[in-house]
Amino acid sequence: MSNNTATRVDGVLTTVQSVDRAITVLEILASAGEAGVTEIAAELGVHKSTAFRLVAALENRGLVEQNSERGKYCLGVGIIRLAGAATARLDLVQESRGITRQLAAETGETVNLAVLSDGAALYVDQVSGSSALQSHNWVGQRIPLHATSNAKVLLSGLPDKEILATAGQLRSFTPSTITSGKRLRAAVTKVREEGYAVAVDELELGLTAVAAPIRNASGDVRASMSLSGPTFRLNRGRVDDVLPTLLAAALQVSQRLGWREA
Amino acid sequence: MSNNTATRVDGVLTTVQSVDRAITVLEILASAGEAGVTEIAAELGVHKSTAFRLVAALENRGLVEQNSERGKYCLGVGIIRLAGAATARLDLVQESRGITRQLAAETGETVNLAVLSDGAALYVDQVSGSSALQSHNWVGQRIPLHATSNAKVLLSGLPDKEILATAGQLRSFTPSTITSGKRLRAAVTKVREEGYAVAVDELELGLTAVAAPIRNASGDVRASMSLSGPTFRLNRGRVDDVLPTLLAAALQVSQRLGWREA
DNA sequence: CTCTAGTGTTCCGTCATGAGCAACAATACG
DNA sequence: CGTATTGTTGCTCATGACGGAACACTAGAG
Repeated sequence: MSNNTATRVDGVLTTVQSVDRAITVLEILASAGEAGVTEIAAELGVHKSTAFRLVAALENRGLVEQNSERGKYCLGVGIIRLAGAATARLDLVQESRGITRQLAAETGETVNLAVLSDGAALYVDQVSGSSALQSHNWVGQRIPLHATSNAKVLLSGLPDKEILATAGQLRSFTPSTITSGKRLRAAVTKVREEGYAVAVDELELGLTAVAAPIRNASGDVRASMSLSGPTFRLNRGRVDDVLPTLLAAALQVSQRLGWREA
Repeated sequence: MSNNTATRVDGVLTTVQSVDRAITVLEILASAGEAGVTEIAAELGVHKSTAFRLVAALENRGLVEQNSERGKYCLGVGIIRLAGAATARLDLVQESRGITRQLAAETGETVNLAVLSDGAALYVDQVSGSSALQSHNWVGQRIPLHATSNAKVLLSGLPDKEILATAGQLRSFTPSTITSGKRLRAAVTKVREEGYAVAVDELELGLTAVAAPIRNASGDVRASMSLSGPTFRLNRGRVDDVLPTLLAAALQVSQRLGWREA
């Protein structure tokens, strides 16, 4: 994160220094929540004044905000505005909204949509179930690629050799988390055969999820749709109950994206 | 949008040219959906190659994506990632999630949270009601400041002289839309007195919404919480029914932000 | 098929522009 | 009250971003 020699090293990296730094500023703020000019400058490895000018440029356009006159900086609402446009553009979210809503209504559980992004599962949409439990909002979050049903589905779309590399470090969250490469591969193979994935207590104790792939016209796995809820309610039998509904919904979205069942 | 002489004109505008241009690129993509290098260059008033380098810099960091090798560009998922962090940061969204969810569950209608941003109401969060109707997602959208209940609430926090300037042009959406400055002022005054706002068929025929202010510790209107649904269901009587619940919820959020009822 | 008119992409020399310095203002702390 | 932090702002120099022009590639027309 410090030495950005990237000017035009090979030909694959054509970048603009200040823009690149500005984006780094945004990412620093995203992960830190808030930061001061000096702190940002240190992280960037540049002079205070340089960092200040970058932040000021971002602030003029509403991408960052200053907590108080002469205070720390944090991400601004301008980002949300852009994100609104970005999700609207993702025909994925657009096309699936109605279907996911209906699925959530029918089952009463929370429905999530995730895509592969930079070695993690990025949650792009969520419709909450009617049950008042489980109110966490996942949208915009990035979850490691081995501990959820969505992750396994997304991995199932990759060629075998890329699976382990993409999943990265198999950190353990609960006793049930998959931590060996061998078991992860086996799980992914199972997903390919059965067409869905289940994860019980793997990311969080008491949290169960089922996921199914969403494919585009060329058959690639573009996203994963999951249904999640507390383990005591979403037990073995209940999972079998809702599975057909979930599969049907995912298939429906796939078809809207041009996928024709093989 | 063309002549950006803004280098350091007065002292209030300290900006970095390339960063500023890069942000403009993002905004162009946000409003156009997708655009090619040539188109972007034209809009920016710079050379093709300059525009290309900017886009490439953004692409390297995932803020924009290229539709296909050698194709048009559109906003990327990186934006969504940042936005996730931004909303998490907005203590507003954080603090209110649980309360908005409960409100949605109790009433069965859709709950929205909007803030004032750059002369428009920016919707920052939404929890859908259980009723399967009305599936539009407003998050990230910017709505004119005169045609919704949220808008009136947000305006009610401004000094009188700024109201008309901030609201801008009073475009008509339906026969019920407020189009005269005088009527808008009257509506805002009414909101101040009653502590809530109602809008029936003003933005869209058949859409009714009620909104209440959320205040911070110093008593400023920081956001507006609304409850919306189809007019036939959310009729006069029903509005009166849910109003106390809405007011209580908004008050609860205000209190979490440090507001002590006067 | 060629020819033209569009794309997006790359290379390079030049000069505007953004970087670093250092001084400044405004806090917080001892 | 001094000292040690912040965030902020002119100033100057060279760095790095700019525009020009040539390239690669696709699509369509003739």
